[in-house]
Amino acid sequence: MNAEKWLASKASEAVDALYGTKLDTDSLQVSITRKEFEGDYTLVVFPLLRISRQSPEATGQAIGEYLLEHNPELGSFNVVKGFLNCCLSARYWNEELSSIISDENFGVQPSNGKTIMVEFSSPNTNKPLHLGHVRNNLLGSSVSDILKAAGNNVIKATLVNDRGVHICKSMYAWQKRFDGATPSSRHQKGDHLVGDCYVEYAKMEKENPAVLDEVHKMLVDWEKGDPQVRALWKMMNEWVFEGFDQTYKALGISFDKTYYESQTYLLGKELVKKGLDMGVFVKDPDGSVWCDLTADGLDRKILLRSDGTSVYITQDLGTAEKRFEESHLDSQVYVVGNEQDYHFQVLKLILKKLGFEWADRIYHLSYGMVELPEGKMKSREGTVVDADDLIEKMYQEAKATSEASGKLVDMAEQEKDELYHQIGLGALKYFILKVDPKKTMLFDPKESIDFNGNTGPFIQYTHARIKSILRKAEDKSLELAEDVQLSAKEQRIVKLLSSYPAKVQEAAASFSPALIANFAYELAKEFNQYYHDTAILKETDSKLLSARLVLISAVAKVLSKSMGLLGIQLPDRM
RNA sequence: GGCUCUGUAGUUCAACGGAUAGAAUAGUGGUUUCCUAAACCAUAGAUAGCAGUUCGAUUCUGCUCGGAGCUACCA
Repeated sequence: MNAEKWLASKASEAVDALYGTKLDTDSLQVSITRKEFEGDYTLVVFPLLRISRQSPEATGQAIGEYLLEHNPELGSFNVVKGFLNCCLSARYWNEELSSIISDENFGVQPSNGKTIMVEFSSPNTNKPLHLGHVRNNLLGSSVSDILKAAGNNVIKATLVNDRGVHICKSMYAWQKRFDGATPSSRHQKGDHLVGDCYVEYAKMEKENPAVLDEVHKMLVDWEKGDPQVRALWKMMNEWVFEGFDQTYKALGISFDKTYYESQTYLLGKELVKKGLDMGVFVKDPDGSVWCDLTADGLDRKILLRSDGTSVYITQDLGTAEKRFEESHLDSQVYVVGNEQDYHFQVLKLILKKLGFEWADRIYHLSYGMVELPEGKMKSREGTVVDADDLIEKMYQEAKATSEASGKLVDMAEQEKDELYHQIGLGALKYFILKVDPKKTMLFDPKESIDFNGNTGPFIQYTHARIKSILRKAEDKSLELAEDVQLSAKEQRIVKLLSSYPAKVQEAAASFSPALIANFAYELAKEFNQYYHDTAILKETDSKLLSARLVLISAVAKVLSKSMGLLGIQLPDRM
């Protein structure tokens, strides 16, 4: 139980004893005391005035006195207007710190037995990944890790959009204008080559719109299983997959399951029959099948074209059913941009109409677009920020900054290289994940991502500083004496550390890595102030020195765990 | 037109209905015989507008004005 809940339950006892009213613990508001006031946790007493029938000050005073008398963990309290600020005892914080340092799985909840599938990334195979995909990938990967830390069994899944008219366009252009070019002949990543084909196709269609007919013919041949078309399709997709794999590897992202649309696009047709039998779908005279959602404030949605072929949502319905059944899912999270909000609204509603009780346990993690100063990224206008370029640029930036500082002259080349990658990627990941997922965010390519202030490298640097101290104190003891007196600042840091598990839960409940990012930043900032004001290694009192070493190693541990949930590694030196 | 999301310092981001709306960056002024200055300290600067609910509203409701997305027998 965290301290806020504990205090709320004690306050509830106090209210019962003083005023004879039993209150639900959750109805009492307890929060961390604001910096400018004295105290650790604050009970808001305004909502209790109706029960106490006294002034805010008198109510706070009465509850405070009761709490102090009955709970040895409490050291003191004060009342400011309607706020009861409670200070926990020095011993309480010592115990808190010692439990943090001894718990290897601090912040990780025991298994809750639930299985959640998180689908993310889900790229098209006709062009390389760009900044928008990067946000999707980082969110999906981080949310998966956060859900895991919150006790869930998580399956990371991706659905590769490997068939359809878009890939045929690239295939067509390659046949006509690329003269047998391959990734190795062009010294180019496969996804970039196929992306170039797609761009070339756009030009071809502009010159002669009739080429679209050829492409459609190609798609029909593909569906028929024409060996030549299939072979070309397979070859070019392989190129793309190889390219994607490199990008995923560079980003540190992996999947437990990969689905291919070419294997799932026919799913869902049986569901259409089922829906017709159940009477939730209707067949129009021309043979097309629809679901009427007008009574729910939405439109009519087509599920089967008049020629009997299925549309996108049809396979989504089938895929959802298959996954819930095969993997025994408790819920499924789709990490998909907010432009598809309507699609998911429709999807859930139709599944519900089909009688699937798990339809409510589908969650669309709808995230905002990444915009450039001039607006949305548009591939046609060449304003997309390529993922590989961006990663490389961040690496170079990290390298330049590190070299300018001259702190790493004795480090082996390979080690340096890895470090630059860690820092560059840390900056990029933090930059994206610190923003609330549902908000549109802005990326200005002209201003490179910063390494100062509220950034990934700032937190990495903080960690490296701690590790540096700990290296110098290798021979010192790391015992925490029971009676050691931590300073107010030190207690403050312990308080922050102890709020980490609740923060993980909160982040899992709201699918928001941003909460973890903000937490890590706050912790790093607190530590840096402490570091600046306190000469840790100069301390002559050995008990105090040990306690400080314990404290800073706890900070390093929690920084590393929290940033780990964002997929960011913290170096020991930088 | 309809539906959905969104509007906080010059800029990029915070703030379960709670105390004097926090940071970062850009600006100004400082800190290095001291454990890493990718740091620290000081200073200045914002809730689009109007009502309502509440002891209390950036947060909830309504309207106005901005911005974005969706509204395919595309995926």
